[in-house]
Amino acid sequence: MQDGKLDEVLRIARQKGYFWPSYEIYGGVSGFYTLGPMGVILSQDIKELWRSMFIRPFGFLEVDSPSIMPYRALKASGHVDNFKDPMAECRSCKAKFRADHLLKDAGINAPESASAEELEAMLNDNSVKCPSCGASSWSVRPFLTMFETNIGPYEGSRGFLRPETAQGIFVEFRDLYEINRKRLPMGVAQIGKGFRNEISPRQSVIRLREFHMMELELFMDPQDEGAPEPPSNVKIPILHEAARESGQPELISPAEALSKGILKSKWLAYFMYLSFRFVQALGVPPDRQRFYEKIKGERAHYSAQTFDHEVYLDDLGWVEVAGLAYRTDYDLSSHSRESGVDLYAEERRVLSTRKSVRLIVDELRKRDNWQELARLKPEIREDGVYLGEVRLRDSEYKIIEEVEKEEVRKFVPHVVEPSYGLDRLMLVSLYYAVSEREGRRLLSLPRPLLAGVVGVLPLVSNDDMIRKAREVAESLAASGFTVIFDEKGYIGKRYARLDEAGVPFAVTVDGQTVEDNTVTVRERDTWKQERVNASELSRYLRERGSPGLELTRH
RNA sequence: GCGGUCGUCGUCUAGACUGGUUAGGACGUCAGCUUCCCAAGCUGAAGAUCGCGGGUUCAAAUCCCGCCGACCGCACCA
Repeated sequence: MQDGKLDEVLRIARQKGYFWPSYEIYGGVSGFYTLGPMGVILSQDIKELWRSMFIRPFGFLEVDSPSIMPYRALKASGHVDNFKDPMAECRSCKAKFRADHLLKDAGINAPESASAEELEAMLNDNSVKCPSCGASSWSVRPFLTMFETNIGPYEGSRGFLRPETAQGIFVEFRDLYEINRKRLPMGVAQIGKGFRNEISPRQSVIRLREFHMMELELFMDPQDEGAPEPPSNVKIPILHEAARESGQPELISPAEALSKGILKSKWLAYFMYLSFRFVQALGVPPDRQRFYEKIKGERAHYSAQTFDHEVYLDDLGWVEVAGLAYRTDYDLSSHSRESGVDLYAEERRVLSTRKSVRLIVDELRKRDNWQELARLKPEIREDGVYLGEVRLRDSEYKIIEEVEKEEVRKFVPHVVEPSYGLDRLMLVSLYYAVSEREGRRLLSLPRPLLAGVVGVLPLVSNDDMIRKAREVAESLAASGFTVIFDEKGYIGKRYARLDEAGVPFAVTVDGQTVEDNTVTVRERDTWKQERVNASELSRYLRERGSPGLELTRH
């Protein structure tokens, strides 16, 4: 650990307009960051990449639900109870500890259901000592790490800022399932903000109180997941429960991890593979990633199995960028119980069918006695279909198979959830993009990122060249590019500025442009230049900017 | 909340121990000159109530007290 690179990354993030701490003119409030113009573009690009890998290839749905949730929904989801920690405060030195942890350390088992008052009494009656000053006088209060508010003018209606976007999906399951025409597996994604009133936000955008999340809830039939086959030819580092003792992750293919029972769901195995590629596409090398299994007690209340997708940063060690959780039927069942509305999926199974005959009257009519025949009931015999004793020609009837008896199996779908912290992804992406070339800083973000941003520069500041450069800039803007126009100063300096900001291409208008309408395109990472006709520019830039990787389903 | 470190132009900082001219520099920004391809050179300009409040003093960025905020560590992190 410790490298100082993070400081450099944060410096660039601020100077180049990616992100910085909010409210600084009022001294700052920790846990809040503002995305600047480049940050907005980068976050959009990461979201787009995520959609292209996690949503579109599967035909999944995306929703956008409110940030404010009513009390009951979060009570049902378990957040009201689980986001509340009993905090014991030492009356003498004001140090704060988890009350239940203090009791446990003192060899006393507090029941889960114990109230703040009861815990306080237990601490004081047993003279539990303060680990920091040795006193034994406590006050215990619950600390809720969700932001609370009132909905409307009356106090009776408590609301909370959502701690995760996932709940907005679960509560709408009925409509979503209907919209998806009752098909499973069904994936529903949401990109939006989450809020947690952290006791102590730390490390720039790593632990924020308001943050961006990208979550996918995959609903499936646990008896038949319907998941794509996880690959057997790609190995990913998994620090699973058994491997945690040694501290060494096992390099294993998702397919093998699934068959060995290390992973409890096929979708989970598949998403881990996707996640690995996704984070790699953001510029994080494979050997700087791992999946860390959370053991019981470390996991969220809703989870049967969780892997943190972690990225190694020299300055901070392993940083969680995503959580992949097998949430089982916890959420739907809970909301079902609390709301009284059944939230289930159904599977129809045909138990038996019967064959019936449909006469094709237009054909039958060609017979003279057709009216007579039509009055009779068709009968299916071994060698054909008969009306009375008349055997019908093939063209005169059709045999249809009808459902005679079917069974509807109702079940609560299980959920597998990959959930990403967008702010953290931006940070790790910038972290691995910062590099140096001939003593200058470059931000070499991997290609799909920032591909829509282009610098346009007149080589020297004369009116003709500036005019021509503006034309080029306008036409690029019209075809969807974000253009950074920079007309002043030494050309090398302007290139350097764009390099450090991470802008992948710089278009330069020079003397030759006025003659033959060609410009030079300079690439950020190689500094190589190519002369391109101005009319071909946007097509050229789009081709160069496309990932070149195959990012969809393998 | 506790402990440690810290708070000076947009950014990074010198000055503080040892109070005393217009609080200095670098980067960045702007203007001018120069400049047809890589942070070049020259000239100039704008930009700081030294986090806030109080006290000591003839005099406070500097010393004292209080407050606010940030960063790091502890605890917490579903």
